[in-house]
This record gives sequence, structure tokens and C-alpha cells, in this order.
Amino acid sequence: MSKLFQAIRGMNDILPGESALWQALETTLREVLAAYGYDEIRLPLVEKTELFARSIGEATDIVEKEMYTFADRNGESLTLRPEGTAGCVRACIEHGLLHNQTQRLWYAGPMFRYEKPQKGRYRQFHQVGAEAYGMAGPDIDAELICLTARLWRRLGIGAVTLQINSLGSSAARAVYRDRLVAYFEARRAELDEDSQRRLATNPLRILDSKNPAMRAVLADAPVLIEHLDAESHAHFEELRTLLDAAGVAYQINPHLVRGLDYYCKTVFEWVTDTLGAQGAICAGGRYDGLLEQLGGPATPGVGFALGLERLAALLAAAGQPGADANPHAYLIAVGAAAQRWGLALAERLRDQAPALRLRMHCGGGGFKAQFRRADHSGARFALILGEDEVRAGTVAVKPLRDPDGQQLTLSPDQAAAFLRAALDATPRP
RNA sequence: GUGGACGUAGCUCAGAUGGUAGAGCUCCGGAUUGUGGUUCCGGUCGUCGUGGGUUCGAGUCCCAUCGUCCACCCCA
Repeated sequence: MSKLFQAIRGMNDILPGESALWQALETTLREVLAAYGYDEIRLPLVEKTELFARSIGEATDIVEKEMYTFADRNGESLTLRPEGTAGCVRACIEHGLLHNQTQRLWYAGPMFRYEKPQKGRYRQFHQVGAEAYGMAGPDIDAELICLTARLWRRLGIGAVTLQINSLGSSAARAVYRDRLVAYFEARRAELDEDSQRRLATNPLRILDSKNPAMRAVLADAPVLIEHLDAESHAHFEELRTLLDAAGVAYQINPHLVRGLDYYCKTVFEWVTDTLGAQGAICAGGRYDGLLEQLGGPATPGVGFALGLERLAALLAAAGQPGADANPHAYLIAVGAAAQRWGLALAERLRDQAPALRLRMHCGGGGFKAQFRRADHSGARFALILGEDEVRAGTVAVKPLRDPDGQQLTLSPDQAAAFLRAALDATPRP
């Protein structure tokens, strides 16, 4: 007796019953990204480990303990991508996409992080990301945020709020960071264990601690947004003006920082309180220094990533139906002669009506069983072949969903024309 | 990585105190031998997550392990 295999922990199958929702989600994403003039870029799942270490940051949790890293057969250290920006930047530099030009790009696909799975957090998860290169002003930041806001409207997601903040230039942030460390050092006794550890590694992250006992220390801490350099301040003010003009509501969250080292100036996050502890469905920001840091031209960049599992969970909770993938017609064929002729007829109908989704019954069975399958398939029409139809060279067409519909006996050409007309009358996306 | 709850049929779940497994839905067949969806009748489906242990006897108790969920942590 062989042992039952199970999927790797935290890596989920998307079953037929769920895939319609995913397809609808992906279609909407593509349409909205296209509406803003973003082009798709397709990237490998695996990159050199060093690319992630240098871009995401050596001291981050992702690089320190969450990456799927392995040696390939040459002994080179490779890593399953934990996020998409690093690979996207690498590809743009490698192929000269940033040479005297701007880019608006998007990508989609699985990402991998070795975390303890819980709702909305998996070891293989799916993101769609958008990145814009070569544009330094707040207008492109605002465009990306407008794009995401439009996405929620198109998807019918209401329970999300936008939080924004500015991290300032790296120089200004370094000054602020020193002040923050000095402040926390002075009140070290009030910090919890995690925060004391972060004081040495990533002090800004202390700001978004969820520990209620830390509230008092955090309330009096120096505020990042009051220590911005003049340029970052102007950038942030203009972003707010643009969002106001576009009618996108937001909250300023001075404690919003990002877990990845490469961000500067604008950071934003869309959050919901309906998904439990994993409430961020989309997050991003500006990363002007990253391209140069990875050996490219000094090019500003800004982007976001959103989590498809989390969006799918929101859509499922809202009862969204997903894409209609049901067949339009189900071909019933009873008897050996009818089954032989049925296969040929099905091919002929697909030739003459290319948009038709036609499911042919296979596996035999009587009229009762085949009609039951036809009904369960969700098809609008049953196409019926029995001995009588085979003898006459006809096919019976029965509407399954229309209580007033009449069953017709048609020639194959007439059936094709009938089905084409029925599809045209109710076009499906 | 830390803490907690939980794994019984394909799905949703019942199975006090240990005595050898049930319901609804699904699926298949019949009533209706060429017509689905409603109704009625009948039937299939389980190594009770896995591996050990205690016991005359374990779905039930103990240990380990795998997995799911929740919180921390982290993040999309």
C-alpha cells in the first residue's frame, strides 16, 4: 500500500470550483492594467540569491529566514523569488529597457516564502505587481494608486482603505533613524522583546508594532513625516493634492513603514479588516535608489504588489460568481452509431461556431443519465443524437434553461447556425 | 520561530462516561425501457490524518508525527 502524497505545506491547489473566480480576477486585472498603458513582463521564478539579498536587504526577515534557497548543480546559490520587484529591475537593467526611456510594466505569478501558513499567508502565493521606471514625480505615484482604486471598484470590493506615508530620502531617513534610536534607547525599559531586537536591526519597524503595551512609547516617538527633507515633503504634499483631485480617499499613517529596505519617499498600503490578521491586500512605494544599487542607471522607480489569494478571499466572501466557464451546449449520444457520428458532428459544429463551448458526452449511458449530465454541466442547450436522428441525419436541439423553449430537429448546418445566433444574442465575456 | 484549537465518507458534520461507525448533500440505479431539473424508493463510498503505546477491547485515553485553522511574528 503506497503512502498518500499531499501537497507541500503552505502550497495550495486551486481546484476547478475555484478557478472561475481566479480567472475573473485575472481578467479584470489585465483589463485595468491595460487601461493605464502597462505592458506585461514575464520573469523567471528563480534568480541568484544575491539579487534578493542586495535588493530586499540582508537584515530583513525575508532574506534572513524566509527564502527558499538552494545550490544548483554548479554549486551556485539560487532562490525561488520571494517577491517580484528584484527580478523585474534585473531584467530591465539587463535588457537595456531603461536606456533613455520610461517603462510601465506589470507581472503576475507565484512567489515563495517559508513562513508558517495561516489564512491569507501561504508558502507559495500569487502576486500581481506593477512597476514604473524613469518617472521621479508624484504624478506616477498617484497614477498607480488610482489604478489600484479602480481595480477595487471594478472588482466590487468595498471594505478597503488606503494608508499612505512618506519615508523621505535615504539621507533624511538616516538622520531620523538616529533620532529614533536615541529616543528608544532612552526608554529602552518600555520596549518589548521584539522591539529591543529590532532596535539594532530595523528600528523603523518598531513603529508599527501591534503590542498595546507599546502604545505609550510609540505615541511620544519622533514622527517620520515631520523629519522629511524638503524635496520629499513637497513630493508628499503634491501626491496628496493629486489624490484629492482624483477623488481617492486616504489616511496618513505615520507609522506605515515597509519591510523591504529599498523603499523611499512614498509608501502606501490598502488594508481590510475582514481577512483576519493578514489585512494588507496591496502595498507598494517608491524605490529611487534600487536600480543604481543593482548596477543600473540612476533611474527612479515606483510600484506595488497585490496578493491574489487575499483578493480571491475577499471576492469569495462577497459572493462574487467568477467567470462563466460552463459549456453552451452538451451533446447527448445514445448508442454506438450515435456516439461515432456524434464525435464527427461535434467537430463540425466547432468548425462552424468557433466561439461555441460544446461538451460531448463520453462514457455511454442512457438518455436519462446523459440528460442529467447535460443539466449539471450548466449548458443552455442539449444536442440529442439517438437512432432516429442518426437515420435521418439530423440532431435535436433542446433548450434546457428556457421554460418556453421548444425542442427542434435540425440539420447539422441549421444547428450550427442556430447555436451561433444564440451565442450572438447573449454575448458572454 | 512561539502559543492555542482541531483532523470521522467526495463535501458539511453527529458519534457522554473506551464495547468494534451514522446523517444530510453528492454520485449511481429504478419509478418514467428516447428526455434533465421536483418527488418517491433503493444502492455505492470510510485502513475514523499517519505511526506507535495503554487495554480483553481505542474514533474515544497517552506519545510522536503530518496537516488545517487562530493569534503572535511577518507581509501581499
